[in-house]
Amino acid sequence: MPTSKPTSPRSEHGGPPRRTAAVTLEDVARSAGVSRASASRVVNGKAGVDPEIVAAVRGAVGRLGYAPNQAARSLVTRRAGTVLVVVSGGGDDGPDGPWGPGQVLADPFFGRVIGGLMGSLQPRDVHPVLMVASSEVERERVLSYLREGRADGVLVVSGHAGDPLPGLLAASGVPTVLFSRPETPMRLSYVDVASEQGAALAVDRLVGRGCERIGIITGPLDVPGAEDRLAGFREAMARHGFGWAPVERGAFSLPSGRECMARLIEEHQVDGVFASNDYMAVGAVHAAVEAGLRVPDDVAVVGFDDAAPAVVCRPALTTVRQPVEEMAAEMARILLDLLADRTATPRSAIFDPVLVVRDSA
Amino acid sequence: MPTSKPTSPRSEHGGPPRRTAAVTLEDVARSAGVSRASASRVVNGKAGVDPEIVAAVRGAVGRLGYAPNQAARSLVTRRAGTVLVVVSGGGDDGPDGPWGPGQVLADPFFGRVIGGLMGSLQPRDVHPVLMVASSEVERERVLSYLREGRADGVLVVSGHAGDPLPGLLAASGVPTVLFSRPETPMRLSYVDVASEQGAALAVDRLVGRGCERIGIITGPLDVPGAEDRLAGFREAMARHGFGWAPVERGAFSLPSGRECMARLIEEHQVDGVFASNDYMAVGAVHAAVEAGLRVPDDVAVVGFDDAAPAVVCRPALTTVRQPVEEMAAEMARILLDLLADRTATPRSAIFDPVLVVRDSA
DNA sequence: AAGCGTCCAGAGAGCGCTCTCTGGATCCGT
DNA sequence: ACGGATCCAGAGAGCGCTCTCTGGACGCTT
Repeated sequence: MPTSKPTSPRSEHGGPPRRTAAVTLEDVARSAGVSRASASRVVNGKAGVDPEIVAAVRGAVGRLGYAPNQAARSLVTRRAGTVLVVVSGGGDDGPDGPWGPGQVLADPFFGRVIGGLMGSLQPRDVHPVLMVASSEVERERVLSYLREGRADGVLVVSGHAGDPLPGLLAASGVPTVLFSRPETPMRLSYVDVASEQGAALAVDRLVGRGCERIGIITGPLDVPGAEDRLAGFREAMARHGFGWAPVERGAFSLPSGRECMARLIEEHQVDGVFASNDYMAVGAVHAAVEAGLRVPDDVAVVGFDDAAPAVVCRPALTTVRQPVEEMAAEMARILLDLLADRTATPRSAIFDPVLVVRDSA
Repeated sequence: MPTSKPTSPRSEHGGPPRRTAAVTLEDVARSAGVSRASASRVVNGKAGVDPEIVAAVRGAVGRLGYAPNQAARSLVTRRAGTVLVVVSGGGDDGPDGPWGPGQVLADPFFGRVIGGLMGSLQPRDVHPVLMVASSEVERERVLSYLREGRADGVLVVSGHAGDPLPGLLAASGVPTVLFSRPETPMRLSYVDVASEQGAALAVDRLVGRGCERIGIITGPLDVPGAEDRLAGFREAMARHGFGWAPVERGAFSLPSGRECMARLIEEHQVDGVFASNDYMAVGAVHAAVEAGLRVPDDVAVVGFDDAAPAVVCRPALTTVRQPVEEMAAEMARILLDLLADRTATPRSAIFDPVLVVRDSA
């Protein structure tokens, strides 16, 4: 009897703290009259175990209410069974800056991503741990977390020009998937929407309904997506015979959309506008109304994202929708594959955007 | 030499998998020329260690790039260093049902809660693991997760009438904090907003600007918050000398708000309305506009929540704001306290709502 | 019938860490 | 100067699990 253990291992210590009489695999094995190894095999659903033993162990598990201790399991399998979901702001622009975590989190977009991730993760019993990384210390926290083996991989959700995180992750060799293509090419998987194609959808709609003076309100051009939308817009315009179009640069916010639109109306008498996201599109609608213009009759507006404001806005926004949930789901699937086969090469997926026609165009 | 170890413990196995030559505490101790116990003491910042040893260990840690293995640590400390954040829908009404996780997650409210939680959690190095629990299996997953020791406590975010989760958690004895009071009183901590008081704020505003025919659009009355808002509304109305007021029951959605408002206008010629959330308030504004009424001149509308639509809506919504971020932050703090002292009794915090005056009332 | 391969249950060695316990050194009081 | 209290570093015992390895039982081939 080497590992001798008191006969009544879970007796009262008299101590007030915890020790809620945790049931261990040892207990299960004893109760089932088999070895710990066999009990482990059954619990983990390994093949090649005598049906009688399986039944005995299953019975003991149920009877005792056994739940395997994840820490002990992780210690030997070297798997945490969790992945990090990092909401990554850019530099240290503070929690409420334009790209700070406060903003990103409050955006319904974030929730849709989470929802999509959960769809793929939860059934596989892998769970997302949330972390925000806008500052240097926070990024360091992410890296530590990973080094401590507390998560098996990373999903980077937001991301903003100049974000050093993707580079750090690529360097560290941790399985990583990004939402949206990294600015500088790197050996990392990602999912993205075909932004150019989305912009083309918007232009086609605008041209299709007879607009002849079409402008664009872009986002900050250091954001890869914004740049792609502008490029797609220009290309589509050229295809329709418009060699030039007025461009106003906004900041992805409602007020900036309004200001840009005011200029577009005054200086270029636009009758159609593509805004690179819905917040700016709503701002554009407001500006049009303030200028005494009817939407969509005098000026049509197409947004991008199909965010919550699109539906709330009056007139409801015609917009380009990115299939965020599906993209997130795929993102998680890619990571899961990467985790299953560490030698796999990065894989990416580009999704087609869809034009959602409502009232503004 | 009992636990003899090969001189070169991390030699190649020839196997292609992992084993990235993880640095262990043992390595640190050896490199610093001290015992593993001392190294541990330094790493964990325990007092009473020779400064010379501290320096030696710190040096070794830096030199080797040591990061403690969380699984091993958890195994003995019985702490996961994570908490579960459960987005709990009600019954099995499907992912896209009115209270399904899809809806809850896409609501910016969710992101604000997460943001608030992170604010308290992240600095203490406790990390939130997200889980959705609308169905029986999902609730079981939550309980398993806890039993497996993968999280130290739970924060329940959404919650809906008849949700069995709070009861299950209370029964299991896991440290738990709810966002919003449980329907049936139970030994659980929670944070909530003073809903009655919020409703009173709305009524006061409406009465203050001269409304004389005031109605309310409530949410589903099995949601505690909705009921409280109705009660607060009635009380405040009575205080202002209105013995009766028309009540329409919505579903917390934009269309339902619109329908309720249409009835309120047609049947009661209201000139002021309090909607129990902003989505319904926006719907109400739409209905008013459709009925040819001006907001706020012909009919004033006050919402509740100060959600994103409130700002986007035209006219911008006057609404009652719950300090979601602070509530969430406090929620996390309460849980942290509970974790630190398991014998502590449940503690709750009620927050004062604030009237945010914009254009609709 | 002997020899060999196959299958499967049990034994036991850790995974990396924390923490109690031991014992040597130092410091105090008398 | 000596006994006792105090302090602190090291030794070692696990925490609960997985997984390799061992060896017995069985079935097949020759």
